[in-house]
Amino acid sequence: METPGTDRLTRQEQAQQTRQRLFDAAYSLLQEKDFKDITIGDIVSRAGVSTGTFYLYYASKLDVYYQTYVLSDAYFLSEVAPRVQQGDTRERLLIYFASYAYYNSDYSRIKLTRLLYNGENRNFLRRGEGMHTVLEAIVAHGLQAGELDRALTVEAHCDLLMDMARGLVYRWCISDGAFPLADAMRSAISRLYRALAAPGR
Amino acid sequence: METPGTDRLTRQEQAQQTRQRLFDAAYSLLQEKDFKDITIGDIVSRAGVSTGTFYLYYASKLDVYYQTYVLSDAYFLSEVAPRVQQGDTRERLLIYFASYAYYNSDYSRIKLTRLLYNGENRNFLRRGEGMHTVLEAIVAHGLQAGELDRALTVEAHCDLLMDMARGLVYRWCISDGAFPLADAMRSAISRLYRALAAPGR
Amino acid sequence: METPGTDRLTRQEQAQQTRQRLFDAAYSLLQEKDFKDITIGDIVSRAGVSTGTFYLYYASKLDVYYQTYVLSDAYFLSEVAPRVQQGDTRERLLIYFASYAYYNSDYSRIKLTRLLYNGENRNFLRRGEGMHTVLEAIVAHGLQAGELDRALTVEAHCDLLMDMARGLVYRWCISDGAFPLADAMRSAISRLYRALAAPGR
Amino acid sequence: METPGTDRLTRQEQAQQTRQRLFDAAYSLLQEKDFKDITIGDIVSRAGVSTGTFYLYYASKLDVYYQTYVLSDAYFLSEVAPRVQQGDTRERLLIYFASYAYYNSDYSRIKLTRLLYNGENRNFLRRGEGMHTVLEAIVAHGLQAGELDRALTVEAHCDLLMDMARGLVYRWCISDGAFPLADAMRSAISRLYRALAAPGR
DNA sequence: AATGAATGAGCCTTCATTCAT
DNA sequence: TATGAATGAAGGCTCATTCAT
Repeated sequence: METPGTDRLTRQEQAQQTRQRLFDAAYSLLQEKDFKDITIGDIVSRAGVSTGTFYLYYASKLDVYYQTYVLSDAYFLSEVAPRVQQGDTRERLLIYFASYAYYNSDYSRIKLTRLLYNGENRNFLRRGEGMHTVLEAIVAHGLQAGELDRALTVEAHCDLLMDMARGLVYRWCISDGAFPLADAMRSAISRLYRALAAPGR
Repeated sequence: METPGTDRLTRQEQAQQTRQRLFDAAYSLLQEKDFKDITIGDIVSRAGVSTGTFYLYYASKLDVYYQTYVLSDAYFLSEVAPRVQQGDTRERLLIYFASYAYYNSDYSRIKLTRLLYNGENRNFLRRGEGMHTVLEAIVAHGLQAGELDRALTVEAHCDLLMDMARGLVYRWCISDGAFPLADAMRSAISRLYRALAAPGR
Repeated sequence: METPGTDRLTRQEQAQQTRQRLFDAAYSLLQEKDFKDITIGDIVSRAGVSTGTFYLYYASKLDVYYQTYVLSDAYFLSEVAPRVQQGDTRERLLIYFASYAYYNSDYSRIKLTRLLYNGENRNFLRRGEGMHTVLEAIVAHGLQAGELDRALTVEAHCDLLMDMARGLVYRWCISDGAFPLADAMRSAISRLYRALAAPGR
Repeated sequence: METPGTDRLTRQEQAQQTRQRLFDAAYSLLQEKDFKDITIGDIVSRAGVSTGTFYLYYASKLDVYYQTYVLSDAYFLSEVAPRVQQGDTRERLLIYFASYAYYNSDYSRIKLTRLLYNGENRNFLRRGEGMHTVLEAIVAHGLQAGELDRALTVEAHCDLLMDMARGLVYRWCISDGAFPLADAMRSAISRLYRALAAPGR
C-alpha cells in the first residue's frame, strides 16, 4: 500500500511518461518512414502500450505529429535563437543550419510540414514560425549590418537558404545518409553565402 | 464515312488517348499529393474512365509512375540536351533548369525518385540518368571553359544546383504554386551561379 | 475473290472451327485448374481468338463447361455402351471404368459435376445420365446373371463402384498423376469386385 | 459484480469464442463450397462479426483453413488412435472410418488437402500425418494378425480404404447430405472389407 | 464473324478509431 | 489509467460481360 499522496504523484508521472513514450515512438518512426506508412500499431507497440492508450493522450494519429511540430519550433526559439546573437552573418547562418541539420536532419520534417500544410489541416498551424522567425532575424540583422545583399529582400534570402538546405537534406535522405550531412550542410551554406553576401565584401 | 484504314486507326488512337488521359491524371495528381495518398480511384475519376480501364493500360499504381520517370529521362536527352550545346555556362544552366522547372516542375519528381529508389524497386533503375547526364555535361564544359570554379568537382556543382532546384520546387509545391516557378527558378539559379562562377569572372 | 458458294461454306466451317477451338481450350484448361481459376482470358488466349468472340459462341463461362458435360455423356452412350454388351460382369466393369479413367481421368469431371449441381445451376441438368445409365445397365445385367450380390441393389452397387473410382481419380489427381491411373483403376475395381460378387462365385 | 479475475477471463473467453465462431463458420462453409468460392464475407457474416474481426484471429483466408487441417490431425492422434487399439481389424476400421465420417465428414478435407498441397504451400505440411498414421497402424496390425490379405501392402490397403471413403464423402457432399453418412460409411467399409480380408477368413 | 476497349461489381486485406471492461 | 476486441470504410486489383467498331 502506498500513501495516497505518493500514489497520486506516481499516477501523474506515469501518465506523463506514457505520453512521452508515445511521442518518442511516433517521432522516431517518422525518421524511418512516411506518415502514411506509420500505423497506430507501430506506435503503440514501440511505446509498449495498448491501442486504446494512444487515444487517451492524443486525439488522432495526426495529433501526435502536430506535437512534434510544435516542439521543434520551441527548440529553435529556445535553443538556437540565443546561439545566433553574435558573430558575423555567415557564422550565424552556419550555426543556424547546423541546428537545422541536427534537429531536422531527417526529412521527416519535410514530410511533416507538407502533411500539416495539406488539406483540412492547413488551418491549424501557421508554418514553422519558431524556426522561421529565427532565420529571419539573422538575415534582417545581416542586411542591416550591410553583410548581405540589399538587392534581395529578407524573404528572398530565407527562401534561397531554406531551399538549398531542404534540397540537400532531401538528397541526404534518399541516399540513405551516405554522406555526413553536417559537413555537406556547412559546405553548401558556406558556398551559397558567396552569392548572397553584399557585393564588395 | 471513313475508310476502314482510318477506322482502325481511330480505335487505336482512342486507346492511346485513354492511356494518355490516365497518364496525365496520374502525373498531375503527383503534383498535388504523395504517391501513397493517390488512389486508383483518384486517377480514374480524373481521367474519366472506370477502375478496370486503368489496369488495361498499367499493371499497377507503381507502373504508371514508373512510366513518368522513363518519359522524363527521354525528354531531357532528346529535347533539352540539344538546347544546351551553345552559349555560356550560366545561360546553359538557366535553360537546363527552366526545362527542369517546366517538365519536372513538380516535386513529384522528387517523390517519385524516392519511391523508385525504395525497397525492391531499388534495382530497376539507376537514378534519372538522362537528366543527370545532361547537367553533368554542362558543368564539365563550364569547368573546362574556365567559367566555373575549379575548386569544386563536377559532382559538387551538380549537387548544389540540384539541391537548390529541388528545394525550390518543393517550396513551390507546398505553396500550391503560389508563385511563378519559372521566374523563381531563374532567379535562384542565376543567384547561385554567382557562388559557383570561377573567381574573378 | 472467292466464289460466293465457297465463301459461305468457308465461313460456316470457320465458325465451327472457332467454336471447337474455344471448346477444346476450355476443356483442356479444366484438366489443369479449377473452374474458378480459369478466366475467359485463359480460354480465348489458348484458343487464339479475342474476348468478344467467346461470347459469340457461348453465353457464359459456365455454358462452355456445360457443353463438355453434355459431350461426355454422349461419349459414354455412343462409345462405351456398345463395348460392355458382352463378357462377364467383372470384365464389363473393368472396361467401363477403364473408359472412366480414360475419358474422365481428370478430376475436372468431379469439379464440373459439383459445379453444375451447385446453386442456381442445379436445375439445368440431371446428373451424368449417359454415364450412369451405362453403368446401371452393366450392374442390372450382372445381378440378373447372378454374378453380383443380390443383397445389394443396383444403386448400391453403382454407388460403391463410383465412390471408389472417384476417390481413386481424386488421389491420382492430387498426386499430380504420380502413378498410372489406368492400372490403379483396374486393380481397385478388380479388388472391389470381390466384395460385390455373388457369394460362392 | 464479478471479481477482477473472472472479468479478465470473460474477455479472453469472449475472444476465444469469436475465434471459434469464425473457425466453425469457415469450416462449415467448406462443406458447402470450394475454398475459392468462399469469401471472407461469407465467413464473417455466418460468424456474425465484422470483416476486420476475421483478421484479428487469422492472418488470411488460407490460414483459417490450415488450422482446420492441423486440428483434425491432432484429433485423430489423440482421440481416435486410442479407440482402435482393440477388437478385430474389421471393427477397428469401422471405428476409424466412423471418426472419419464424423470429423471429416465433408469432402472439405479433400479440397483442403489439395489446397494445402498446392503451389507454395506444398512445403509447409506433410499430408495428414496424424490421420494416416492411425490408419496405417490398424492395417499393419491386421496384416500381422493374418486378418488382412497379405497379397496387398499396407499402402495398398490404405489407398483402397481411403479412396472409397473419400469418394463416398464426396457423393454425400454433392447430394447435400441427402443420406446418413455414418450409415453409408459403415456399409461401404464393411463391404469393402470383404475384398480385403485374408482369403479363407 | 471478329475485335478489344470499357465497365463495375466484387474480392482480399489494412487500419484508424471506438467502447465495454 | 489501461486494455484490446470489434468495427467498417477504403484501397488495390481481377475478371465476366457488354458493345461500338
